[in-house]
Amino acid sequence: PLKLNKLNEVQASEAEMKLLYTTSKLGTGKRMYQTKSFSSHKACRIPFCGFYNERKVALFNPVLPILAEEQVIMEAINENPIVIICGETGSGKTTQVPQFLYEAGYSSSAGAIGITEPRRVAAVSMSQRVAKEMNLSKRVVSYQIRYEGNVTDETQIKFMTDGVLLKEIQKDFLLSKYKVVIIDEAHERSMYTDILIGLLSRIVPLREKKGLPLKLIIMSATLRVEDFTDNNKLFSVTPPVIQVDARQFPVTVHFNKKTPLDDYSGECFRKVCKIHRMLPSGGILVFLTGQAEVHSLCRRLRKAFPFQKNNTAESVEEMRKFKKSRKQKKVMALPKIDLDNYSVVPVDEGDEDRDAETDDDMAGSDIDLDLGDGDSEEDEKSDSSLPLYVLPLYSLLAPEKQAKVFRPPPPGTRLCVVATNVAETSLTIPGIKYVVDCGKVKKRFYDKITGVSSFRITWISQASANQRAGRAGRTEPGHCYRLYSSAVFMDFEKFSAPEITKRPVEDLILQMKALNIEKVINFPFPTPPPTEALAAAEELLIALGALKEPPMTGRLKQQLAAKLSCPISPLGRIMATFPVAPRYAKMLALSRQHDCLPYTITIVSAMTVRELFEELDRPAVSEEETAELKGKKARFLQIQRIWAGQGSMQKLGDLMVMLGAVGACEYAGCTRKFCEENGLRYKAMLEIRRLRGQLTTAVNSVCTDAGLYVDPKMKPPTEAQATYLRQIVLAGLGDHVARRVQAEELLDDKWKNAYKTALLDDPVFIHPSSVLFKQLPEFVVYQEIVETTKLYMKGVSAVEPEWIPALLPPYCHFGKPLENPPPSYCPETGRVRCHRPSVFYRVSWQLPAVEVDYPEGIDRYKYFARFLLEGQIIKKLKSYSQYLLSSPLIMLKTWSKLQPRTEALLQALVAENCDNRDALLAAWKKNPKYLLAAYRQWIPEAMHDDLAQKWPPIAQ
DNA sequence: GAGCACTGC
Repeated sequence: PLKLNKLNEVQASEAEMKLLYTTSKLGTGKRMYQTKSFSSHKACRIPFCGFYNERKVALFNPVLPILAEEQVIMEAINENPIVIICGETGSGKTTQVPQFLYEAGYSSSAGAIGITEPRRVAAVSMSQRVAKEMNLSKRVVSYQIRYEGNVTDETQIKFMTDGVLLKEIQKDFLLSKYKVVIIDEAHERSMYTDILIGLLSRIVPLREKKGLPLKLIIMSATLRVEDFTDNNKLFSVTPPVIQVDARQFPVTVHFNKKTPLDDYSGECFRKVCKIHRMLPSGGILVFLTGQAEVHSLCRRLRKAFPFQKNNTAESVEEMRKFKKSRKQKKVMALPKIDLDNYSVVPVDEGDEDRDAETDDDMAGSDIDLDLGDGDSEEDEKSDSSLPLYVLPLYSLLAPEKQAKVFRPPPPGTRLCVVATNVAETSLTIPGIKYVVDCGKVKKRFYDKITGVSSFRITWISQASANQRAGRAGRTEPGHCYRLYSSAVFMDFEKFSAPEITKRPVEDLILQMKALNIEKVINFPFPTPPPTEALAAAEELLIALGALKEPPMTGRLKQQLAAKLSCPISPLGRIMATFPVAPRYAKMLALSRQHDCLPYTITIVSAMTVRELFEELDRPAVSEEETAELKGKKARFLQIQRIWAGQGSMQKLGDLMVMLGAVGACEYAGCTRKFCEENGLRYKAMLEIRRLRGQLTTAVNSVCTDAGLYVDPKMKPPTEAQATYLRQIVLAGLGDHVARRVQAEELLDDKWKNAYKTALLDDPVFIHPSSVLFKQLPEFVVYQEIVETTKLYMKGVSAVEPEWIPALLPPYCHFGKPLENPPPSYCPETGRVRCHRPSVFYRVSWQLPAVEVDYPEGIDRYKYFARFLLEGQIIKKLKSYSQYLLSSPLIMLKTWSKLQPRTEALLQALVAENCDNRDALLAAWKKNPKYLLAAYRQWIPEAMHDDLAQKWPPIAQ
């Protein structure tokens, strides 16, 4: 394998290698390793072989430019605690850098190399690939993802998802198991990688202090690393940046001259038709924004180029040549392309928008493939002589259908994949030579204050456009057709905003508080979330009881500051151990009662996994399919009505349907067949099964005596349990309560059947897919609100108004305690109880009076004194109650101050903050004579000696 | 009376 057939190039490379060792100061004083390495799409080139004869597999794959950089990279790592490596997809950094480190002795079984990936598949497949390349066992090169892993005590290289490492930091803040941590794909700026980088910026110096240095390597596919390098709060010493070239084939980018105003789907169709009719073989990948668009374009393309199984295996090439000669006249409006002479310039294209990124190497060696962007009257008439093998691709598509895009298309056909953004990063399709990019993406937006989400189609970023274009150059030089002008492209954002700035952060804040990071605002985020988002998160966590509420004293400014730096509560610590959203973690924490845990675990799992039910509203490929889909839809709706249960169970609403669906599916063994027959997404059900397992383990380790297990034959809940479940759900979704607009409040027709929420001025509605759509209960809680044509609540359950003040005191403003029913003493809690009316926060809905602890204040002491005198609180005092010199009831009279004994008792209680039993017992522990003098005034003198002997009146 | 891109613990 060491034979070199292109020696001259290797020598040139050696010369280049010298450059690699010189570091140069760049403008801002940043240290940057300037590297210029091979432009590298040609096969059979072996870079600087002498070095690499140990890495056999790498040798057979001789075009990885990163191999030439080993020395630079290792030198930088040796000299710096933190290094940033930039290299685009195809540079081989993910597979090679761990190997460099391993061979340089950076790992042992006592200190491993950890690599984080943003996706599970990547963690698993990279571990397998590196194990194979290094000829090492899986016991040494392993992976760990949410539900599974093959890590052993021999593991030295560990690939994992970013969330896994974050959880590990919770258990071992210094990450003492690792000698090196590599954060891969940092350019994607996923929420967890951002947090990891922030945490590691502190862990690295801490490890240094301990004399056990940890190396941090941040790997990014783009050069956008200023958020890491220009951020003094993050890294006090700017880490060096090493740039590595990629082994990508050149992709010629063609911009449209005009940007279609809205019909980008139609423009996609026309572009694909032209490519297919006129350009040499090679797969086409189209980027669109959603399932519906994907399906309708697939349908149009299949109609235009019907694909029949009985087509002969004649090459598409032959077919096209034939068609060309026949159709020459018709396509005159289009650029002329002579396939034998690769030199014809398109007739109607100016220079301005052409060949924006032509690679020097390829100039002249490739045909000019600009197609122009005018509306040609290309008919949609069926053309079966040019079979096009059209496949849809999106994330929610069944995996077996997704898998089709990875197999070679039937002989004599051209592959055309119509995809959403999955194809940009998550999935790589082989054999793509042409990319058609509509320039748009569908994104979820959250309202920072109300949490309402909506989906909007926006322009992509320049980085994203380049990533899409790169998909055409994986196996040979390719072409990317952008359906927008270069001027529009120049107006794109350079990069899309990091996820952490766009999403609610309550889960993240809880995780950070569990790491005892109280002042979240001071955390070295690479890019901080907006302050509103931090405040909203803190507020929610306080209401859930996960954080200790700040004292409501001091100045407003201090209060606000305190609100943003609350410490975690014991409940919060438990919640943080459950790997689900805080609202759901609260539900789990409450469910110990009435054997509800298995049900809550199931409901929480189902709410966490997205899209349980098969989507049937998509456009069909044919008329028959339309009918078929309609039939299926009706049947599945029926089944869901059955899952919704009987009687009062139905009030659990959509969550009951989820519970029923999971229960039925597991009972049937969770087979693909069952899912298909009942409108369930198989992949979703598998994920729920695994999540139930994980949550069951998590709950068991918190309550060691629960003895929970995942029961595949779980019985439906009883009606009573279903009622408890509604209360549990309410307790977690306190900020997601909605009340039906009353008939008398109906001012406007737009409020018909509408609900009002605390935070929104506009009406919200139960989503038509909800089983409670027609029931319209007075009070509901919802999982989320999505704005489409209206504001729709999804995942709806009915709740009873009297539960709200009882379960959600933080969301209620309470009025004065009622005289009737009168306040009472609660022997269980040792506290004074009373009934209080209340209103719901911000909207002031009247809520039924409920029994709660008597509010703090002098009246609570008065009631406590009364119950004490009556002998309700301390059993040993009961015997004196009949000899009392005044009635205990006078404690509560307005004129009670006129009696010295009432004042004495009250002052004694207040002095020691004794307005509940526990405080009283504690006071006696501190001072056994406490309260004796005050109490003595209430009984005849004859009994005073007896009393003194028995004091304190508690069991010894 | 409906239409949601993508992903991690």
